[in-house]
Amino acid sequence: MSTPRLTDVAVRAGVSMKTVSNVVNGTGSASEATRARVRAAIEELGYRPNVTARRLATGQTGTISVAVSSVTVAYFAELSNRLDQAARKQNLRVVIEQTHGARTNELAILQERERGLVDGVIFHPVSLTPEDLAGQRPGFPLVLLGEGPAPATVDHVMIDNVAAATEITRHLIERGCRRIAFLGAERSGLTHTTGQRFDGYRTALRTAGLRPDPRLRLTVDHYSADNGFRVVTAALEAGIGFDAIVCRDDALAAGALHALHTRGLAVPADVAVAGWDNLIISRHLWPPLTSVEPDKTAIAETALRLLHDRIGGYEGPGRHEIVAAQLLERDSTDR
Amino acid sequence: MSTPRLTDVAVRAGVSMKTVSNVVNGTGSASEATRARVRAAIEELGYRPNVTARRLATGQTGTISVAVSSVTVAYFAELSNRLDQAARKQNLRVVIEQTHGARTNELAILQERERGLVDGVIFHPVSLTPEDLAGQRPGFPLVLLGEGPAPATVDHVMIDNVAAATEITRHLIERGCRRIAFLGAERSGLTHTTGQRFDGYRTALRTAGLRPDPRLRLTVDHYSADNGFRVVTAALEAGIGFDAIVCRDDALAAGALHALHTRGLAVPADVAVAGWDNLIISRHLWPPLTSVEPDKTAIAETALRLLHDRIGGYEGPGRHEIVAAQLLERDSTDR
DNA sequence: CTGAAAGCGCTAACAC
DNA sequence: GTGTTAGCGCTTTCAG
Repeated sequence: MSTPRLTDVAVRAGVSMKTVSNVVNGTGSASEATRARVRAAIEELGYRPNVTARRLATGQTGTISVAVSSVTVAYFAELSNRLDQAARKQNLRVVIEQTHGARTNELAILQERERGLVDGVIFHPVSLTPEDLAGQRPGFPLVLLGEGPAPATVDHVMIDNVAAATEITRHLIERGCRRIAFLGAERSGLTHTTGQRFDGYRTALRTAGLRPDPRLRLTVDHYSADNGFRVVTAALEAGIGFDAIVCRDDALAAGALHALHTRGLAVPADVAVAGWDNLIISRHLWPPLTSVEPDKTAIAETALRLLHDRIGGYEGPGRHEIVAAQLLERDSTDR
Repeated sequence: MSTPRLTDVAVRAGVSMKTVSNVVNGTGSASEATRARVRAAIEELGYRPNVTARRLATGQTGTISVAVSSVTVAYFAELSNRLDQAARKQNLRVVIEQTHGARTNELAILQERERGLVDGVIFHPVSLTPEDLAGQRPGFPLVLLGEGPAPATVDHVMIDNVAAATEITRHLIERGCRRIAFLGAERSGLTHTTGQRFDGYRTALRTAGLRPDPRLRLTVDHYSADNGFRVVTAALEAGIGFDAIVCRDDALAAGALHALHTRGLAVPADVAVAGWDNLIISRHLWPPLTSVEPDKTAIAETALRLLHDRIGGYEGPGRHEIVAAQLLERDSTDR
């Protein structure tokens, strides 16, 4: 027995396809008697609507996709989750896709190699270059997340990285730190996001009359706790002295804490540590981690609103929205 | 200008739809000359195939979905990621869906309210009861993950929880721990998974001639670091003494560590702590966390293999595969 | 190697 | 309130 279709239900219930369709979707109207008959037929046959066919007919999918590098990066997991929750309220279904940070995968999203899968996409690129994005004018509803370069044509949600980085660095300076390292510069040139955070860090140093020391710019390959651990361990072994670390994100910070503990250094007494993203785990690290918290709920809701407009047909120029970020002070910088 | 379709390309290239289809999909054959013409037409028109239509025509989607409670639960994020990577190798696309652990959402997956979205699903239920699953015979390719109750008709991948729990508890006993708490029993009755881990824990205690103390069974609402922190803090304040904690998972363990540090207790000297899942972060907690590591890659590959069979038409009885789990000893129990 | 035509399962006009 | 019919954009026999 092949799977039952709408027609089968219609025949069984002795009504037309249209009526069945109405009952299934709650559209149009039907007498309570026929409704019952139709529902009975559906039940008996085990009928399930075929979404693909519906999508083809309506051109709408009721689904959006969230594309991030990897859900194993806690920040993306948490952000995807907020997007999912916000979308659910609007009866939108969310599927999460991983790009693994690969430029080819990211380009594939931009070029929409395939059409019709989803109504729109919310995309946080990490490897795309300004050139990749320049002049892009996607033929489908798209909202970009993060501080990467966004063309004027595309909607974009970000936070004010420079301001937050300045604030977190000043916070450390106020607590008496003088040799403040920056952990998370990419070996292969700064990404946009990191660049902004680094700028804010330098600005705060300069404002306080401190001179940025290039040796305190700690370079990583990935934003992972593993890498943070290795890099900070290496820096300590190399005898580079510092009394604070501004970490590009909390995963790196977790590794940094581990490295400091392993070397027997006290946090924050010997070295204060601050991170970024305020991950769920961050308040349970030891000591609890001071972190910049981007308002993830606001990011999700803003992105969804922009996407909703696009899906609704808005074709105006790209809108760039800046969402709040807040410094959460915890023990790792309390000195 | 509406979006170009296959016909438009065909007209432009002066060939038939079939030929364009061949070129796009690499099927059939076409002379190099026509190929070039078709490709040029595609380029000029900006044509992108419509997956929905293709899906409807072929009945295949080339996509599977991975349904987990939430990607903010690090274990699920890491598992989903492995599944994604394993599937990619087979040219399968993976979308991740969240159920938020809600029974209605989980039931919806089982009942496949909608058809045609994906070729199959790999599903880790958390709220489904044995009754929900009993007698289920899904009309679509499905593989269940985790230690929940699986009907004999459905494929299932799990680890040997009892054995691993016994091992981890024995490990603590060998290190001199005598009052070993179990953190993670659910307030509303043990889930299957927790039940197995608790069984293993008790078995090890009994084997060693220790008597399980009900006061050492620490009850939680969620498997989160927050909850672990609160529950362990409360237990310490209540004066419940223990020299080790077996945690149902690493998230709870992270909270437990935080609680112990906050109360000024030394780990592992005063209290040893062990967890489950070996999350990416676990080795960077302080002290690095001893953890049971389910072989996530093996879980992913096994699940995918089973699903592949089902998609290929296998209709035999459910297969239940047990994947290895390994105890990773780290400093949190090194005493 | 290429073309014409019949679906895939559903929705949405438009009649009745 | 209910039925008929023409697509949605693609793949795929089956001829040519």
